[in-house]
Amino acid sequence: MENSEKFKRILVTSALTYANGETHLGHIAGSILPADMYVRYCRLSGYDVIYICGSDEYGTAIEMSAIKEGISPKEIIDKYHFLNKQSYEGLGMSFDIYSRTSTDIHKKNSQDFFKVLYDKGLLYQKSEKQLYSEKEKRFLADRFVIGTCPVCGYEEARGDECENCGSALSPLELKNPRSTITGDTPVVKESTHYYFPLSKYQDSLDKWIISKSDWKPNVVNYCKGWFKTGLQDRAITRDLNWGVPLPVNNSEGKVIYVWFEAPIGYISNTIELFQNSKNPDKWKEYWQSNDTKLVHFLGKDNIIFHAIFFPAMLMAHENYVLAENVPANEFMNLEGSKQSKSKGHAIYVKDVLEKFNPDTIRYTIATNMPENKDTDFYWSDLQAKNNNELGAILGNFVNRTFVFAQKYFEGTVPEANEYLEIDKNIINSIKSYSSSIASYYENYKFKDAVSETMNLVRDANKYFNDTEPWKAIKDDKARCAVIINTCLQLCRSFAVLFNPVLPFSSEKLLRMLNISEEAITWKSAAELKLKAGSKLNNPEILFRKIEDTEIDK
RNA sequence: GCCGGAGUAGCUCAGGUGGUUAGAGCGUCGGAAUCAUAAUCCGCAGGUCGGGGGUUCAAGUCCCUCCUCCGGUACCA
Repeated sequence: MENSEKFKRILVTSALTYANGETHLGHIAGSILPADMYVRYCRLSGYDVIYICGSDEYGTAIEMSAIKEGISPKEIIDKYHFLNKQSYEGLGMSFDIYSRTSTDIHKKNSQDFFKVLYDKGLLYQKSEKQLYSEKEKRFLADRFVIGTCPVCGYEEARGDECENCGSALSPLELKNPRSTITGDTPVVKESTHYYFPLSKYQDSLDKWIISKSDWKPNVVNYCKGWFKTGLQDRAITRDLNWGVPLPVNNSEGKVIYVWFEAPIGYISNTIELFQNSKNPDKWKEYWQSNDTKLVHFLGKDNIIFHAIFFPAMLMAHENYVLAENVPANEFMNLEGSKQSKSKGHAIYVKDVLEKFNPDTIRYTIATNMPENKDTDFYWSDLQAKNNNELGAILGNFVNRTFVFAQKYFEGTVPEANEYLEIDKNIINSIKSYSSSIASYYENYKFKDAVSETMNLVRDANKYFNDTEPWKAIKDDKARCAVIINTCLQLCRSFAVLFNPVLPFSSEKLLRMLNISEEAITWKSAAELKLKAGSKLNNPEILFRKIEDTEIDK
């Protein structure tokens, strides 16, 4: 489905990053890089697109991290918000805004959202028994209680499940329950919460998802599994200090459940994006028009929230557009096992940026993106892709072309006066490649998009070999001029077509070609825009070789 | 346990509704070329598609079963 036919504008989100740790390559592969590539492609294609992301900063887990580290939740989120923002910028992620859920705008916006459902009478209150620590004066979330498993007798069973026998548990079933934070014994106490009637929306959600024939099967099947079990109403408040306070009376010590409030953060951040612009209401065009194409990028662990829970919230509110697609990725593991912040088994963006070119990182992830199944990141893979593909195929083509232009044509674009069949063929293939690559981007096939782009460079190298400009320069300089002109035009096309995945190299290439970044569009990738006689800048190495010693961890 | 996903060349991965000799990239090996970051181009080799059973003229693809890995399982996000 082409964007331009049905939609006037595109609204892209990447899953908000939970601000209790450093962002790692798993996040990049799952929800950030595909969105950034998609957005960059859309901008080049002239679509009206904005890209929203940010930090998710409330909830039990952050409060617990704060307790464990002996600092305030605010200190935790400040540390990781800015660190992660910086990491993303270092990797060239082109958010229109990367904000956070601890802003006043978000507080008001999520309270307003809650209030709308509340005023409609959709929410109801229910009282339930929970474990409460009198020592800490707090209710304990299931996973912060351990005790003896009633099924197998394992003494370290968690409140939500027993790791020993796999039984799903409720904390009230545990024998000898104790808090994982202080070790004291909690007591049973009643607490009243607001519930969102998710069960009422099952039919609408079911119809909605079945109508999405172009969604990935993993996402659709996952939702169908939930429907089969039957959706249950969900508590959307928590007894917690760290969160957005309930906007209703008599609710001290209660906050909005983070998974109710976090996706509203996409809306809040959009409001923030436009608040100081000429048209502060512009966010409404994106969120409240049916001709907006809303696309959520995320990892598979988030499907439930973006394909079921958040859409149901939006349906209940009635004023918002629903997602047009939820292209969820699987996970990118690290050398065979899962990346995890808590276990420290992860490649943090900050660390890898200190050593390697951001485009090398983007390319390595993009060419092995977990679109259909979990994939693995290997350091040896990063080295191989940098040296054998980026350096050898792309970098080398650009370099050998520029060296000719420098050496034999005074650093200018030589004239192309008469094309042979072989020249016309490669020029035509730019056209067909740029349209096939576009189609891959339109359909969220990022691995295919990138490998197809590299195939054009392979063809370009073949063209260079077959036309043998090193011979032409000796006996037919005009012929050599045609070849080098064509190769430079190809370089310009690469700057456009690789922009979504290799933005830094694209920029470098444009600088070498002496053209400005604003001047490029996807359509122009297939046009011969370089004028004969125009001056080139000195060539730079696009990808330096990575030595074996650099990847021995 | 239950729901969902995955298991395909040495490595990393593609393979709508079952259909001719199962694909790509990288790696290996052989050749061509020598402009270029020794970088390119061409070619060969390499797979009983996790195990077993079944349906069918025909199964990587559909059904059953088993094994392994991953996500979720509703108060972690």
